[in-house]
Amino acid sequence: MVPLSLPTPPTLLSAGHDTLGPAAAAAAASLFKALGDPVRVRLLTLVRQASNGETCFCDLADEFDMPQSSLSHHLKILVRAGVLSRERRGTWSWYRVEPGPLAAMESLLRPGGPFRDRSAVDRCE
Amino acid sequence: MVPLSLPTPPTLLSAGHDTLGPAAAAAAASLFKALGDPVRVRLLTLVRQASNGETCFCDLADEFDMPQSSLSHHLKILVRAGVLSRERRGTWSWYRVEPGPLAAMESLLRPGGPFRDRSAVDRCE
DNA sequence: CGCCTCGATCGAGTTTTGTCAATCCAGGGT
DNA sequence: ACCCTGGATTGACAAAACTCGATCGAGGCG
Repeated sequence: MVPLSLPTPPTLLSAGHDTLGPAAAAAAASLFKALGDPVRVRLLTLVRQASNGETCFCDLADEFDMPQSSLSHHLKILVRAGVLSRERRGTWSWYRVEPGPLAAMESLLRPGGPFRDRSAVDRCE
Repeated sequence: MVPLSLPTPPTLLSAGHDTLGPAAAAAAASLFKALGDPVRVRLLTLVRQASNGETCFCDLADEFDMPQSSLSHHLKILVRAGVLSRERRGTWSWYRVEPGPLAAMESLLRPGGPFRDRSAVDRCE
């Protein structure tokens, strides 16, 4: 598959070290996928803005013009991915941001290089 | 919708300033969605690792056990999202990483706060 | 010109998502 | 015990995404 002659032989990748294996890539992808929806991006930012670090479902619902079940569904996806955590307190549900997975994604994106902080990625499912 | 009495009245969000609007959220989500697949995450890391900053399609193909058309499809998605750029040179296609969109995502994830660098997000489709 | 290779594109089939209405469950108040 | 409210869960449907074979187009080289 490698073009074996000229005019400009493509450069080999700097051989297989330090590359994300398929497993780690899948873990990272599932994190990114969780943020691959406009509603969920807004949810993340709204929860993060909360003064006490947590936000009630009902407050979030005020921000969206969509049925309550849809919102609950999106929140569930974020919780399952590990981006948010849910705590039921009394009648209400409170959500807060989990810093770990966000940091993992951030380190993946940082130009510096792949995964100085790979552990954070592996940890997240 | 807001619980208007006790026991613990939920806190209002620190009123609508500095929140990602629906439009900006959609732009951000489309970036995250582009990385929401294991193959594409690996593609990003492989291209970034390239010594000259660019990687030939054929070198990438060596890393994946899948039909050429699938790989081409994933690369197209990354290019369309703005994460990679493609340049045809002679017979071969060369890919390189576009730093802008990655930086935009990174700033979204940074705990510091929403979008000190929002311009980078808006710019990307 | 004709052939060959690289790789992009099309088309069909299957699986994953997103959306909403309806139902269900848990507390809390009376 | 009853009802009422917040919200999670279910099911059905539509829309989008992934996968892969097949086709097509552009260079390069004889």
